Amino acid sequence: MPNSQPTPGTRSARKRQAILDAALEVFLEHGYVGAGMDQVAVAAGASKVTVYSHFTDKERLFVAVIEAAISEAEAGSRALVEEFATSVDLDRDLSRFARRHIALVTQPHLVRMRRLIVAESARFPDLARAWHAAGPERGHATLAAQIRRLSERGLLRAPDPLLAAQHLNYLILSVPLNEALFTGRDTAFPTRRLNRWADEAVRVFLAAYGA
Amino acid sequence: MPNSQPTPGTRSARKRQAILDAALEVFLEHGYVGAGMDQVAVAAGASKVTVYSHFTDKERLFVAVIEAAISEAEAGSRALVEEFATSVDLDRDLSRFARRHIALVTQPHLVRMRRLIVAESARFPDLARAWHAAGPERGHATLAAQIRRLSERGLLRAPDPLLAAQHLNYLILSVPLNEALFTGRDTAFPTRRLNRWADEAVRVFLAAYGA
Amino acid sequence: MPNSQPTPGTRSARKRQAILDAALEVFLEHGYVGAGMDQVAVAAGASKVTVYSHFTDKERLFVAVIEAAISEAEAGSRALVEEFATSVDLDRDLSRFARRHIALVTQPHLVRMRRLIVAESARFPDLARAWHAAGPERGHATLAAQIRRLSERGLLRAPDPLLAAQHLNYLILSVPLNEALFTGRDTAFPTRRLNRWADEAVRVFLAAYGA
Amino acid sequence: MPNSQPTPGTRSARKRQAILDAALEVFLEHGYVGAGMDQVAVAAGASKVTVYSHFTDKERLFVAVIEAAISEAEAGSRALVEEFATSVDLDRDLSRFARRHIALVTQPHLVRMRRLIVAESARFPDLARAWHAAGPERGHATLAAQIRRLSERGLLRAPDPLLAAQHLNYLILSVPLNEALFTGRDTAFPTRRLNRWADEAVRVFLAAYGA
DNA sequence: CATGAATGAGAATTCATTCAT
DNA sequence: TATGAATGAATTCTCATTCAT
Repeated sequence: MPNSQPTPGTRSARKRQAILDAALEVFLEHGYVGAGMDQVAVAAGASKVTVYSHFTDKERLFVAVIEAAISEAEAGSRALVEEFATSVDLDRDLSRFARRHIALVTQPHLVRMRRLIVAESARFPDLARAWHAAGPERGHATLAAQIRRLSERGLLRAPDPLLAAQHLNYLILSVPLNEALFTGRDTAFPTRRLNRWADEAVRVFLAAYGA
Repeated sequence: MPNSQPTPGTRSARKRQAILDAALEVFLEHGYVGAGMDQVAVAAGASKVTVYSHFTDKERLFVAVIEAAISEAEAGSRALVEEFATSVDLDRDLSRFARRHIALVTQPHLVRMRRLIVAESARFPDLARAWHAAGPERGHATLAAQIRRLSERGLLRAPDPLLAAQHLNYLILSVPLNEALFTGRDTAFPTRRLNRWADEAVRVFLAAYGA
Repeated sequence: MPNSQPTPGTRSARKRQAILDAALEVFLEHGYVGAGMDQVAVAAGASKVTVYSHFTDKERLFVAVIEAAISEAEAGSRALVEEFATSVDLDRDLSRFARRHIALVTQPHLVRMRRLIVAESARFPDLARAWHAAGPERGHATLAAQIRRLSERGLLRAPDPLLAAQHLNYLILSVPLNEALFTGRDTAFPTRRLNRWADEAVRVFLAAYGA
Repeated sequence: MPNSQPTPGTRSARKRQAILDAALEVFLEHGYVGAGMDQVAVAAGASKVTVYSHFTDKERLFVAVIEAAISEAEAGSRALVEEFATSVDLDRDLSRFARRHIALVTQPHLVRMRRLIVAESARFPDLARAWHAAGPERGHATLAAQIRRLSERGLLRAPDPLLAAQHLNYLILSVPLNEALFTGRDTAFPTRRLNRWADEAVRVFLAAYGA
């Protein structure tokens, strides 16, 4: 829970959160090995001792940071898809979804997180798996459920709803996401380009899976 | 085996290559910061002095390693696509391409390289961009050229061949690649699963872009 | 339970004593350098501030702890010997003394204290000397006084009563004490073994010093 | 470079020995926790890296140091006792032995080692036990064997030769050793006092165990 | 008096890089 | 060119001690 306002809990809880925020930023910027506990402490306006008394370890600090991110990923993966199962204008609703989805996921902040997770997936395989499960996999499952219902309503023809969901998801995201991942790009894409990608993805998807 | 500056057969050139190979392995295993020059030297059966006399710097060594990988990526991105421009049985030829493509790109070795590039894309943005340009982008361009020719021959309907190429590429690769990237998985996928992904990708692609 | 400066019943005095007890335990367990003021505070159920307000310093805390131990040593060295100056059955009384003495001194708690004193005798030479003076030396002196009186009564022949006292003391203690000191042993010796050592020591002593 | 002679082995072996010597000194002076790897390196005229490349760890360095001391202790415990089994003038030979023994064992250098072992016997119980086994226990065993032979020749009456050996040993050593241990004394005792202790010990021993 | 936190320093350990042999 | 070693700095983590609340 990222906080701005003055007193979101006990003093200790506030420090803890400040440290988590700072650590996230430092880890995103320098990676696990490159990040220094000193930098984290300074960025948090805390002392190293306080950092250690809250998180014991660099490793545990990292885990805590990523686990917070996983919670967010989970929340995010749930929210966006809840809507078009009962759609009447599927074309329009899918497009709306795709545009929102791509805008959300390509946010610089999330791209950097993705980079970090990939970068450390060898050192922290469990974390990477957990993130993947809470984010993409969970998103695919939710999306697949919608697709199945639409299939049952005769609006789509998707014998393998999970694969269809993955196709849709990656049709929407792959181009900008890969570019961003490898480019080190840290600014958002212009909305026009994002919308174009979203719309074309929906077009392809419906051509293949439309009833 | 790509060779750089010195002549291939020289003792020196062979050492140089041995160092590059060893360094690649060490960097893949531990990342840039985690890799030690000592490990590299030992793995290469060389002395640190030799390593330094060949590459001056850890940074320059890394650059050399990745540049070699870029050459390979370039070669790879060229090779596979040269074939179906003149296809008569497009369905079959596309499937064959897709199966070979997915098998190639999901090789553990290449997945690890991708992880490494992503991991260091903040530290070496130029390298990451270069790799992306030589690999994916170049592949997309080559593929787009084929698609344009097929469009001209009336076998496909792709007004934006580059986007079509990207769609095809990511339809084929995204699912296994993302899974491998985030899972830290280091074994190859079973061929059956790969073929299924390839075939379904081609199906979707043709549904959307077939004439 | 020996008390120092403040009056016995005060809340403050009780805290002070709790801190001393806790500190003793922690110092015995980890040595001077290895002991942390945090551990002491926690073990005493006090806050660090309280610890510091009572003892100013880690060093002064240690001194206070050891000085308490010195008092105990002093008390101990006095108590046991008061008895056989007027003995009629010297053999029996010496044996009784020896058995009690060895059982007392080889208590794990005292062995650990001895180890601690030895360990820190370089850092706190005065303390070590003081402990030695209050314990062994004082014990020897007391014992020597008894022996002199017994010599005067014709029951012993000890021209150098102090040396005789030392001989007796170390004949009794040396074997188990050295073993315990070097073995890190932290359990008591079985009574049977202790008694055997005691009796044999007395036998040797009387053979050499008996009238 | 604390080496006097020019080339006692390979360069590496010489450094290793220099580090061992320096470490022994530093550990004796400050104890395990109090000793710094920096000090060791400086005292050895080596760099920290070299120290670490030879011994990996502070712990392992300590073990190596003490194990060297154990070897010496072993050698020492063997040498001195080999002589009086075939004695004809037992009184004189025992005295000679006792005087040499006490002079050897009370050397400041060995006293400090004893202090160190005791001090760290909680942290390194195996080492302490090993030292005790190689030194005192081994010495007692050797001595006991001599005593048994003398008993068989009718020169002594010692039904329990091991206990007799321990009695003899500690009669000789206990007084100065305990004093030195607790006093932090670092100079040798005057020979006259040592001889007196030795002779009195032999007197007591023979009174109790003489035939 | 307790709690949480800060300071300032120190210790172990590792690393890139360079030099002598 | 390989080996062993040195330099100098960085990093993680811990500690004694003090301050604010």
